[in-house]
Amino acid sequence: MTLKKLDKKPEEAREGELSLSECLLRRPGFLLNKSAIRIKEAYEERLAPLRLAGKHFGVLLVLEEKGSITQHEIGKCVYVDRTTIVGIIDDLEKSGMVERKEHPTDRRSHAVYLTAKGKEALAKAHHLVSAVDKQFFSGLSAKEQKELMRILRKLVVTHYSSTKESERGEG
Amino acid sequence: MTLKKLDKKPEEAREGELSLSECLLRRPGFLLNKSAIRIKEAYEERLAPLRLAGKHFGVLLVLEEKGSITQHEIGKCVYVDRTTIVGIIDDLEKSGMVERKEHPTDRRSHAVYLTAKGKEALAKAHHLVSAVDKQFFSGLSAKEQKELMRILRKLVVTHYSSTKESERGEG
DNA sequence: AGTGATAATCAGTAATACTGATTATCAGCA
DNA sequence: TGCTGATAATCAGTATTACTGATTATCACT
Repeated sequence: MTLKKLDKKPEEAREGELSLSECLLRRPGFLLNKSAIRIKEAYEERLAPLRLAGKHFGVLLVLEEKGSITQHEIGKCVYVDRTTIVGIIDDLEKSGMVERKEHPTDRRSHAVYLTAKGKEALAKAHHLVSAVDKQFFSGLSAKEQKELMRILRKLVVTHYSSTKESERGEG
Repeated sequence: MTLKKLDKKPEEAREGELSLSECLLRRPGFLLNKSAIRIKEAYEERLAPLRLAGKHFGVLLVLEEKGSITQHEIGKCVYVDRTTIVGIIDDLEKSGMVERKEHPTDRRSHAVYLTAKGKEALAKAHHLVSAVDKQFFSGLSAKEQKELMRILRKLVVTHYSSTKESERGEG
């Protein structure tokens, strides 16, 4: 309907209303996509001083949790393609945060370890992402934040637990 | 948590537990990212027969809601870059679902219209995406689905309503 | 008329992750 | 013991996606 478009006056305030259209706010795909993009941007902005992107942080997290594991296992944890993991580990190794070592029982595999530098960066990163989370969810009540996390978790668990490897997306 | 696949021993059952690591399930960025990817995959799989990707559907939706608007306005609605909109409209025009016409009052702008074919496809698409939504959320209770949508919507509104144009992400 | 801003477009670029092939290794079996 | 199929890591090439910056036409204001 509206073809008046964008003039210049106080319309600009109303432009906000035009921007978020009702039809899209009802679409789960739109909401998930846009919130995922926004939080990712926030993470990467804050993690940039540590030379970490979101994908690197995720890998560091699972290494912290599980200790030394193979690249293949990392890929399964973060649901990232085998070939993509290579690049992520390359990045982290270049910046000295992880090391590839010999696997004790399988010479095909690499055992990936967190270095002292990696642990240090991870400690800082934990603080930074916590701050991002807090800010990102600041428009929600504590109860809403909890509910959102609970429901999203349930959603992800159901969609990723019974998955065949071949069906995986990116990371 | 069963990622059984690979080998055969009972170890492999435990490997499933390894897959969805607790540390990631606590991360809002991970949860949002993975659920966004999954639902996008589902949409695109279902919409493929109509020759529509998610980005096309979003544009058709706002055209349906707002009638003929300019490409610039479409971009603001779906939060997609001006140059990216060109390509999306190109696609839709090639497949005959929209038309670029002269703008009645501004010869710089294009007034983008849904064609009959576009409306037809959109009607089908509505059904398909509804089915996807239903399936995607089938692991949640009705109440949880509603809560999730409500909270996500609140989140997106707060993060996108006061946004300067320059800060936009993709689509 | 002149100046700055805007709408659409295009070319080039960068980031991302995938497919398929390759090498080295492992595990099972004859 | 040696063969065969599967697996881990890797690389090259490709596809997708969206961005930056420049360009052209047009508009709005003075």
